[in-house]
Amino acid sequence: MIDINQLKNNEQFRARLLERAPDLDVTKVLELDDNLRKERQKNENLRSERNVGTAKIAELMKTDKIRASKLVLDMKVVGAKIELGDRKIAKLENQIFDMLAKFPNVPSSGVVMGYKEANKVVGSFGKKPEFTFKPKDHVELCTSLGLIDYERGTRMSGSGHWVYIGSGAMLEWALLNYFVDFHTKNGYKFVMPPHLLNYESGYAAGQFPRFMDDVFFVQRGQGTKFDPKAAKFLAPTSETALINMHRGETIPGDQMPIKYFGYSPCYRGEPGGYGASERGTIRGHQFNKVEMFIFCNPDESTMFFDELVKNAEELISGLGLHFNTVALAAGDMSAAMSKTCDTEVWIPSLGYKEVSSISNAICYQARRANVRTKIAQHECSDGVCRKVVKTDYAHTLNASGLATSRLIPAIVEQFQNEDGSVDIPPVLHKYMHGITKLTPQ
RNA sequence: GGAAAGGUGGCAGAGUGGUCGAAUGCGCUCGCUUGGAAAGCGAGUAUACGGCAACGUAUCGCAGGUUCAAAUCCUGUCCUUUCCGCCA
Repeated sequence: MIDINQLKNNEQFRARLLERAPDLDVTKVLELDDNLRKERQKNENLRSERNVGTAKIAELMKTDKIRASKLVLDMKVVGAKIELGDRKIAKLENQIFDMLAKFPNVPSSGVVMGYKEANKVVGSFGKKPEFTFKPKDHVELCTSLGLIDYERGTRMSGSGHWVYIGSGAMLEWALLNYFVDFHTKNGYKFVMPPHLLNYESGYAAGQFPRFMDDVFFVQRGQGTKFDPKAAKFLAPTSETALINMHRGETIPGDQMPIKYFGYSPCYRGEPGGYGASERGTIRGHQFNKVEMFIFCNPDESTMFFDELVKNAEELISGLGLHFNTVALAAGDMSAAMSKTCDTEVWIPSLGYKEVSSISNAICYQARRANVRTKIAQHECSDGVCRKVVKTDYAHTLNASGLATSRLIPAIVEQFQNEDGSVDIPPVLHKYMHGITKLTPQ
């Protein structure tokens, strides 16, 4: 949710927003907002009148019952007016909210306009492997190495599901352990959130109501009428849970930043068929992901964005994989984000595929989730300094760190040998119980 | 899952229709006192929105209702605690 005051008073803000989304009816929202302010003022005055009258009645009750009962009649009329005004206000608020909820975040400075084709590679790491033989694709490799059983996954749960088995499960677990160690060393706090989240959490994360069809709702038992506000849904990413760690809270500024990393399986509807480019584990209904999430003071989010990008890059570099970092154009970022970089790992049979998405939501998510920060400042005038505490919305950032389901394809394809074996990245050895090389079974 | 009790400011805790944005205590801030500290004394101390300000409005878990007037009465709901049941 953007700040309507910014929209109203900050021309640059408005221009930049309209550049990202030219069709927004800004005039209409501001007009509604103007009406709202007027109606509110009107009603506040009426309330004030009633408060005065009510106090008067209390006093008159003791001395002059007749005048008191006359006043009661007057106040009834005022009360009716207030009720009418309240209805008008509620209607305006809803209209404004509905419109504003669809407004995307304002792109940070430096973010280029345009769509996917305007994305720009800003970093390239490692070397693209060159094969002296015909490389196999990840589905073939994972099958021949006995890492993943696609068919049995489909049998159990339908398309978009797979089973990690044996050294495949171990490799998956090793990656997660590697991430956990990395983030812990960097001072991030480990969070294992519930997988089932309530409606309010989905709303605060900015996923509802828009993406309600993309998540899996669950309810207990059968025959109960489905009610999305009462049902729970499976987290599509632990980000959804992490933003809600501090929903509705005001965090003292000196406790910022709060750096979390969460692990959860991610459950997603992913409607539509899977093309050849998304075979295997590239896109599924359930995958594992570790997510970094930062709450910080407004002036720090730019700095932490860079930190998150660096962390994601180090994680992938650590595995020895070749990948690019790409700055997304405004049209390719999700609506809630002000700035996004993707890291795209090289999967020889497919090209570059996103494994991490790093975003700065600035105050957009925090407004929705109502997360604030209290910042103490020293304000000096005439040589006298005073401590002034200001409350402002926090900034939030998130970054995958990382999703495993595209890393395994990248690992098996980039590190494959002619004989069909695959070398395991050295950083994972300590989690692999002595396995350093995967060989066909 | 069943039963009971309860949700009030940073914390504890009073308040059962008007004098309540809310006693009192603790904590915190500033000042006095002191060589310094403690104690003592005095003043202050919730948040949001609107307004240059004076000030106004709203908020006692949440949502409705009754009333001229609700922390207080009524209904629903969520959460917490305790007891019982069931259980990985």
